Amino acid sequence: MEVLENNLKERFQESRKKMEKAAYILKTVAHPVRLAIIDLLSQEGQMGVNDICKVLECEQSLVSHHLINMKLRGILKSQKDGLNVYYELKEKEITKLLACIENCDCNM
Amino acid sequence: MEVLENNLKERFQESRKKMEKAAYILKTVAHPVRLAIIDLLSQEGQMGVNDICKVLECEQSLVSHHLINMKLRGILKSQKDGLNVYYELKEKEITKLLACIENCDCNM
DNA sequence: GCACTATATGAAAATATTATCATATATTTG
DNA sequence: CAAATATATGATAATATTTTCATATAGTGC
Repeated sequence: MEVLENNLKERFQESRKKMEKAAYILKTVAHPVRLAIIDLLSQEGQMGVNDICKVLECEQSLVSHHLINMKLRGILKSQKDGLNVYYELKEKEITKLLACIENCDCNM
Repeated sequence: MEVLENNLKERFQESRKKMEKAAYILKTVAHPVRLAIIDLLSQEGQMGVNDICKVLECEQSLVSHHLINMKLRGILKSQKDGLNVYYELKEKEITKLLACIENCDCNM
């Protein structure tokens, strides 16, 4: 019991950093608007800020904040063309999270 | 352009609920302590509250709050035995999220 | 250079989440 | 039944996230 526990404790210490990073990534994604953006970009490939705003019926400033936030955290990248800024997924793995969650039916 | 956009808008309206639910599940999971609990339970199968506290070096009350929260949201289930309450994963799919994230290397 | 458009920024307000503490409840043991 | 142990609960405090608003910046066309 004691031994087992110490074993577990050790293992937990090792994975602590990993958990923190994972939580950070998950948090970056865990928001309806940000998920919608990810979904949108995974389908459309690339979109300008204004178009995203229109589709999501969401204020420009708010969308901008979310986009920049996700870019900062390495999930999106952007490309400027004249007045427009086009965003796209940088980390395509992230769409798997969505697929993952579709298979999960928590009772909510 | 207009047509495409209306199309997208419609599709977005349909997926809105889905995104909200997904965000809700992700939020439930997106916390270092809760991830650690999930990881722990996925390895150990079942654990009492106190043992979880010891391994995670975390206050009983805090762990309890997290456990109850996750149970409420359908990710865990529990079983009482005398003084002890044993928690285990209810939604095993959720561990796939962890695997999913391991493959994702956002620049953070 | 001026008006116009698209996007970004920053501060403040609104809201949500997390942690802490004190205490309640329930079970077991003597 | 009293003491001890395990867990839950609820209020509050601490902290973090999200939204809003006003405004800045930067590029385009005249």
